[in-house]
Amino acid sequence: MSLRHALLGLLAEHPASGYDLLKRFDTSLANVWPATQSQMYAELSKLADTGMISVAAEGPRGRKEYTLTDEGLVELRRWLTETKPQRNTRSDILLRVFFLGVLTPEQARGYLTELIELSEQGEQDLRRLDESIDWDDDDLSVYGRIALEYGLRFNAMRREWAEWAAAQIK
Amino acid sequence: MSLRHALLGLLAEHPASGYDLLKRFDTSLANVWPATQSQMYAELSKLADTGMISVAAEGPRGRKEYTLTDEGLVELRRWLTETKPQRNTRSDILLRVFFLGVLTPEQARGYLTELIELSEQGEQDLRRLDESIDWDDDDLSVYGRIALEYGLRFNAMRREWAEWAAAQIK
DNA sequence: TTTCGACATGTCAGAATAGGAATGTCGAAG
DNA sequence: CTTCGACATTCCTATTCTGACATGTCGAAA
Repeated sequence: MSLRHALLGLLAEHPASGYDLLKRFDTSLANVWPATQSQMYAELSKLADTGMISVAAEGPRGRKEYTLTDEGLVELRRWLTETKPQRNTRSDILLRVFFLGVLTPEQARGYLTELIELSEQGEQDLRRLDESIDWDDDDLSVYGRIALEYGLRFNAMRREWAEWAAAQIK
Repeated sequence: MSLRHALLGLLAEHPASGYDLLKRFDTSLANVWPATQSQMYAELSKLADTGMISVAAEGPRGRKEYTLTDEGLVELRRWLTETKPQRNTRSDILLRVFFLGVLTPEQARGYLTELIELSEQGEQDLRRLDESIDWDDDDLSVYGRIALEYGLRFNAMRREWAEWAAAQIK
């Protein structure tokens, strides 16, 4: 399970509450690992139970601020380095492409056009995100920028591919 | 749920048994929508219950050959055209990138190097797959080729990105 | 004729995901 | 001082996914 490690990773930067983490997931991490509120709070409880994180302070509205424990940091590093064979990514978008043959050529082209628009939208969103973040020059943010660059290249590649694909349909 | 529709899509080409479909998933579809045997048989039962598919013939070892019903084809077309907002793809590979800051620069570069190798491997596998398939020129296979091209471009893009990213780490 | 690999399906427990409802508190603006 | 939006967590149900385990049959080769 990667949600577990995503939470450890975010807490490695600085302590935060479930609510804080939720917002982080909604913005940057949403693109690589979407998660819901119910899942997060449940996972935080489990991580606290197993000693990976601990409640550092309690705030105003029952707010619990979690910190990464030494044990949690060890586990995070283990996950990062002992990268087991990574699972195939699931893509319903691409899955549909396999079956476009049951549609008319016009409909199929229509779908690919949607993908082009989706990619353009994605590129724009990422550019906006880029501008909205103040990339203070701490070490951690280097990787945030690298991840963002991935997103930009990915969307560009997908757009070009979809344009090419639309042209293939006779 | 997309597994449901993936099965409908495969059956749209020609009737098949669960066992047959399983093999299809292990090869081409594994890259976009991995699924296990237990999931498949369960899903086939459900699809049969709801009338999307039906048992056309029974074979040797309790083999049940399923066919797509008219109702199933309608549902498949609906799924393809009324493409609801597509969910974000999950990528544990990219997720790790966000947290490489907790490692040493050497370790981080090591991870990116793994990604480069993974991408090269992916490109090779796809090229081999390409050669192994006899692309008979029916209409359906056009989209198989288009999907394969996506995979090739995706891996190439990821490799180039990882090379660039490794160079960013000071 | 035995034996073994490929064929073929079914079931089950446990984890992960999705999406929502319920509940309550604090602080600032009016 | 009231009200309302943001803060903050917990609980719930249903579905999906994972990884095993269980069971059995057919056909070909030794």
